[in-house]
Amino acid sequence: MSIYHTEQRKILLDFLSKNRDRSFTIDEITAGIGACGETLARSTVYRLASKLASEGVIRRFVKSDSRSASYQLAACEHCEAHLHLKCVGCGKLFHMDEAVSDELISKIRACSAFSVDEEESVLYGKCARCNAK
Amino acid sequence: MSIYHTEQRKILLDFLSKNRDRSFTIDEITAGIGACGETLARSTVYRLASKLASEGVIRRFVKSDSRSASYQLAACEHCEAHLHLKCVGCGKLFHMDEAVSDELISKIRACSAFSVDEEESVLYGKCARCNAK
DNA sequence: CTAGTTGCAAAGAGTTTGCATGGCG
DNA sequence: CGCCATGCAAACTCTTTGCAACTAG
Repeated sequence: MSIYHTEQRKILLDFLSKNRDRSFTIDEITAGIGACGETLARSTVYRLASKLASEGVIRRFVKSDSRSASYQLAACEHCEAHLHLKCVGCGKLFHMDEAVSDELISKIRACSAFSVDEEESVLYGKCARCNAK
Repeated sequence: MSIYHTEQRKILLDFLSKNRDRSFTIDEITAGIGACGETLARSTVYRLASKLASEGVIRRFVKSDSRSASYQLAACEHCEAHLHLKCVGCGKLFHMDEAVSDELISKIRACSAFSVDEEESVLYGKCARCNAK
């Protein structure tokens, strides 16, 4: 299963790169790309998104109150090694400091005998900017 | 929007009470109730589940790799005041100690200027028993 | 040339809703 | 009795898939 560098893949990655701190549903991606003058079939977006997600290039989110998934560029190299904070106000994803993240996870392991999967877990809440409003 | 104590509501709550440490999809609930000799229409289960969830009686989960939601009795009184740990092995939900939970959240607020919503956030990972396997 | 990708339309899974009927308070 | 709940089937939304044409390597 090698990686094909098609025009469509490039268009999708370009789009996500322009807003790397936000996540988009499939519809938002399709519409956003359309607004830029390009066109991708919805099914292509679905297929590219799941492929890119399994390659680790992008990340998949499902809000607990929504039915549709949303996708976002996996912004940094060590994302599998720290927890993430997602703001329900502005939608931005924040990367927790790796040392702090490790400390929290050790604490949980010690207190609750539970080993947290950093890659699977996302904490929801509000960022400083959205809290100020 | 008052609460009607119907037979169906009772059947559903009875079923979830029998396995209060696990979560069930709508299909699992329907099948499980069927196996007990009772019958609930699928649409009734959907309607009851969202109603009970908005009442705070049960809790709704969506695994990031699944399309269907699952539901579980909100087991304790102070669930909105501490974080939860969900084991991806056995599916059980663990309640973090309230003091520890508060400590973690304070730490995150201090380090990242981010206020975590305890009700929205669930950490995924493995419990002690599943880790031992 | 071959294996993987695209677009379209159709199929599938999960969920919601309209409506007539029935039950709770 | 009035309001809400139930069951059924149909509608809806999100996602996946089959297929023929096409493209990257």
